[in-house]
Amino acid sequence: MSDNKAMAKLLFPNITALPKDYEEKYPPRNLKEGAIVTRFAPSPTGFLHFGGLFAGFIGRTAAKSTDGVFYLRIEDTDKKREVENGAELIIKGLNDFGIEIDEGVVSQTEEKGIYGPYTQSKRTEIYQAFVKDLVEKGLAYPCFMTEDEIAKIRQVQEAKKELPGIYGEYAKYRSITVEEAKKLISEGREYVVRLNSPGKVGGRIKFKDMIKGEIEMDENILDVVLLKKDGTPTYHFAHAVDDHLMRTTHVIRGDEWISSVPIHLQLFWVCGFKNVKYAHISPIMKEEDGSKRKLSKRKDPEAAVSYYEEMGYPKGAVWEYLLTLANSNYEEWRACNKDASPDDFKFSFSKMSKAGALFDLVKFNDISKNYISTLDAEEVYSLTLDWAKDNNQKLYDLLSDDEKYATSIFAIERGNKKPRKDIAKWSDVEGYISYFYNELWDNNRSYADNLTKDAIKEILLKYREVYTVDIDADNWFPAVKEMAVELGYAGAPKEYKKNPDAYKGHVGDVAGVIRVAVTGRTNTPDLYEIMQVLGYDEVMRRLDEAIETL
RNA sequence: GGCUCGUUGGUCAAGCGGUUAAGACUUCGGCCUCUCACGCCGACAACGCGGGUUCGAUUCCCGCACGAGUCACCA
Repeated sequence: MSDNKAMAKLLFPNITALPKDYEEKYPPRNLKEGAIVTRFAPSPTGFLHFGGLFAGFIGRTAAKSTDGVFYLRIEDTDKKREVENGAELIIKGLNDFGIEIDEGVVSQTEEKGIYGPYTQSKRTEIYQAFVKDLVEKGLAYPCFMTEDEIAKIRQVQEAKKELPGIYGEYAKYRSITVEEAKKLISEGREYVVRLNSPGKVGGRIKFKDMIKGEIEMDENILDVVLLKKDGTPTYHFAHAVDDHLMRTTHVIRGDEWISSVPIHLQLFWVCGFKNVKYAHISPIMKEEDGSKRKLSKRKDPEAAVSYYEEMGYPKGAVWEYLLTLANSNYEEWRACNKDASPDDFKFSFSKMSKAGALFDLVKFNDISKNYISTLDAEEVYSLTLDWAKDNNQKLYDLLSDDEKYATSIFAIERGNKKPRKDIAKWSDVEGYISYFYNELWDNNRSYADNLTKDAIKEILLKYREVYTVDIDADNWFPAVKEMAVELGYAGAPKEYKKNPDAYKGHVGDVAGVIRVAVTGRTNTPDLYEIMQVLGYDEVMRRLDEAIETL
């Protein structure tokens, strides 16, 4: 038995499976040419971050547009940073925004798909089988260095301005013998398994990133850790094994990973895996004090996807925004294809921004308003109701109490060619519709100050006579106009402007008084429609109340 | 500090050797109009700096500056 084989046996006495067994168990996928197999592979360290949502969305979109596969893998190899129900939080975040997975982790206890397990903590034996194989080939070795030793080496390296890390002369245990290893293990010494890096100083590697283009860097010469002392793999090694075995074609991840691509490429090489394609996406930035920085979990409420859920941004609007961030030609496409599904848009990696884009809440609001304006009243009603159920009990009760009434409110000036764009998110709704509900309206009426109380009273009294149960849309405004003229107001603003001294005001002032009396506001959507929704009796009641409280 | 990537109006961005340097958001005018909103029209506003290459550089090359990322038994 060769030394390497003996070492492998010493380190992994219980691992019997061979890499080829796994190769057979997880065969190449049978997909059509060009199909993208990709994944979202978060570490369950807390809530889903907007950047994560973005990455997941890109993955889903890329897979969907090529009839590929999008799966969710949970990278829980670091138990120290893990949050109790981290996986659940991620799954919920994805679900809330309609990002569906084809396979992978679907709940704390369930997975779907035949390339699993999709949770790294359940794959320990697989990683060990591959490491064992590397040890047999002399490409990996146990390293017994303590943290103190490593820290010292680092200090020396820093003093000498050398590349920090374990390599070359610093790789003390690179050629450790089986006997030595056996002895140290029997003494209870802990060890990690490191790669015996075949990299050469001065070597360069090149690769083509789907987003960033050609990138060239130094080859990896570090004996990176493959297996930590507890036997779990490092990110680097797990990435290589998992993405190979799960037959991933494209790795989409944040661009903070670019600098470790040399390690990854080397790992794929020593393991004999076919390379995956990389798409490194730029982080979403936030402006602060005139400078850019990464959107931060701690400082920015909008970094957590739950923020959008709580504020009531519809997921369709979030998709629109994500897509405009992803491919800038999306907006143009959308303008030309108003009714098309976002999935019909041809997504491309190369059109993604190489630099980090600032998250722009103002722009997002605009996109959301546009999106909501395309919804019909029933949709607005049900989406608002869904949101209110968890976030605004009072509104929920009111809306669900009379669906027909609520829907008719949302129907005001909706569905025509130039729909209103008052609502950017469901939390705007209460303010928008408050005067339709006496429970929400404070009965406060503040009139424009260009008319006297008497003039206001005169208008209101007169209007009580003009407004009838059966007056229709075509006759209503002419009637108001006629009444205005009778009371000494100009029938049109232009007339008034030409000769302001001849009138008390114009029809707009008259309508304004009615508007305030009925709604408490100086600005509202179409008054006639509002009164139709409120109903004749309620309008009269409010007029009377307005007169009394003058 | 080493390595890597990036830098077009306030923001997001087209552009890929010759353009009046698109478009969207914001802001500000105007029109429409019973108010508001929508819509329409218009305005403001940009190629980080310095060298090359070229007949000609926003575009290609080299410096510099600035910004970002990374250099763990974290992902």
